[in-house]
Amino acid sequence: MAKEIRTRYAPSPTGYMHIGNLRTALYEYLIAKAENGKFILRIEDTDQERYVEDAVDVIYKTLKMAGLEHDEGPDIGGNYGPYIQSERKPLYMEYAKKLVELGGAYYCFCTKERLAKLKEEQEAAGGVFKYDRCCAKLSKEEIDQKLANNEPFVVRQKMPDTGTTSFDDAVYGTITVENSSLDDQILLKSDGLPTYNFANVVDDHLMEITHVVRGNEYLSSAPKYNLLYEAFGWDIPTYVHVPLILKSSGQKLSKRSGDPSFEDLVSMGYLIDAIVNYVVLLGWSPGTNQEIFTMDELKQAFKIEGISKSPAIFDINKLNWFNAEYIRKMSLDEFHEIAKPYYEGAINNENIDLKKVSKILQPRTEVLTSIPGNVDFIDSLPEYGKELYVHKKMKTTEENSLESLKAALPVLEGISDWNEQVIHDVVMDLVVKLGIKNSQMLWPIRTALSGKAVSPGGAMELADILGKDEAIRRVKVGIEKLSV
RNA sequence: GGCCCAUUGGUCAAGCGGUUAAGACACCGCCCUUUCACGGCGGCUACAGGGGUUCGAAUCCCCUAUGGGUCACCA
Repeated sequence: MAKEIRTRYAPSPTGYMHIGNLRTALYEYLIAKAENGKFILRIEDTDQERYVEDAVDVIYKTLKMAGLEHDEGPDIGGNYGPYIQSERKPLYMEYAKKLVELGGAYYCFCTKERLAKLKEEQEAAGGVFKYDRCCAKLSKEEIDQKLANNEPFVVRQKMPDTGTTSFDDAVYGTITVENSSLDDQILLKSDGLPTYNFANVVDDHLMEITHVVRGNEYLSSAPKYNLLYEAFGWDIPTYVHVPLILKSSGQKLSKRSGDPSFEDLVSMGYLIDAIVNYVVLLGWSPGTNQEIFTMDELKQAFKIEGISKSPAIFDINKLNWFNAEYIRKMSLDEFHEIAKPYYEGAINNENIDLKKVSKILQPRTEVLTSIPGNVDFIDSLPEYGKELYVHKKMKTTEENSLESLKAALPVLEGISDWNEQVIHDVVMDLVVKLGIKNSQMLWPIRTALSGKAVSPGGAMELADILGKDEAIRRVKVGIEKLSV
C-alpha cells in the first residue's frame, strides 16, 4: 500500500491571507484529499518580530471559510504536534546539534557587526555577500571553549565547495545549481529559533509530509533543502513549486500595494465559492473545458500535472464572471438571503417586497456590493431631466411619451388588484387600443418609475414593486415634467 | 550583477513532433427583448525573435530579447 499523502499549509501569522496563500493552501488540500490523505496546518512563527496578535485566529477562520478544513493543527491537535513552531524550539536545537555531528553544519560565533562589515566589503568589491566560513575553521577545543563561555552562536549549513546539486520538482522538472553559488546559510538563529529554511526541513520530515507545495519564489533555495535532507539521511518529499500570481502590471500581488486579500474580496461582495473556483484555475488547468467546479469535483479533477509553470495575472473581470455565475446558479431564496444585508440602508420603505427586488436583481448582479446603487431609486425618485424619455430605438419623444403617460394614468388608477400580471394585461390592452408600439408605452412608464436611464427590470416589474400609490405618483411627476 | 525559472490573442489557458492552434473572460456586432441584464448566434485578435534537429515543429536543442524569482540571524 502506498504511503498516505500528507500535505501542509504553513503560513506565518501576518494577519491576512493573500490570494497566493489561498491558492497554495487549496492545492495542498486538493493534493491530499484527492488521495484521501491528510491536510495539516502548521504555524510558522519563528520570526518573533513579525508576529501579529490574533493572526492565528484569522488563519483558522479563513481556512474554514474557504472550506479547507485541516486534519491536524494547533487548534485540533494530532499525532505530530506541536503544530506551532515556536513551541517546537527544543527540537530544532536538538536537530541542529545532530547535523553538526553529522558534518552538515557548524557553529558560528561571528558577531553581526563582523558580518555587516564583511558584507560591506564584499559589496564594495562588486560582489554579493557570502559568508567567509571564518568559523568553519574553528577547532573542536575552540568551539567547546566558546560554548562553555556562553558565547552567542548560530548554526550554519555547510555547503559543498564543488560540484552541483540537483533536485526534482513535480512541475519544473530537474533543476541543477552550482554548489559554489550556495551560501552557508544560517539554520539556527542566535535566539535559538530556527530559520524558515531549517524549520521547514525538520518539521516536514518529522510530520511526515509527502508533498511540499510552495510558491515559485522558493525554487532557487530548494537545492539547499536537498542537501539538508541528504545530510540527515532523510527521504526527500515531492516538491511542488507553483507559479506566482501577479497583478495586471506584472508585479507580485501584495497587500502593501493595496491588492485585495481573500477577506477583502469577500467584503467586496464576492462569494467564497466563486473566489475559490477562480483561484484554483489561476495556474492550474483540468485539461478539459470545465470551469465551474464544486470542491468535490476539484478533489476528483485536480492533478499536479495540470499546474502551469508560468505566472498568472489576477483578472478581476474573470472573477466577476465567476461570481455572477455562482449568483445565477442560486435559488431565489438563497440569493435573497445573501442580498438582504445589502438592502439595509438602501431600501428603507417597509412596504417594499424585497423578495421581488431580489428576483429582478439576481440575473443582473455580478458583485453584491453593486446592489445598493441599483435599487436606490426605490426609496425615492431621483431628480431627472425629461430628455430621459427620448430614446431612438424605442421610438419615443417627449411628446409621445407625454401622451402615453397621460393615457396610462387613468388605466393604472383603475386597477384594483395591483400585481404584475394585471398591470401587464391592462397596459398591453391600452397599447393595442392606441395602436402604438409596446416600447412607446413601456419606455416612458419605466422611465417615470425609475427616473434613471437604466434600471433593473422593466415597467411592469417596477410598477409592481413600487406599489400602486407610488407608481401612480411617479407617473404624475413624469406628466408634469413633460408638460412644462 | 551572479544563479534559477518562464514566454501561445488584452487576460486565464488547451496543446507533449503532423490540429482549419481548442475553450473561457473581456471587447465588438447581431438576435431575443419594455431599458439594463440573462440567454442565443457570430466576430476580433496568439505560438517573443533568430538559428538548428527533422520529411514535418507552438511542441526537441542552442542563442538573443523580455518578464519574473532569488541572493537576510524574513518567511
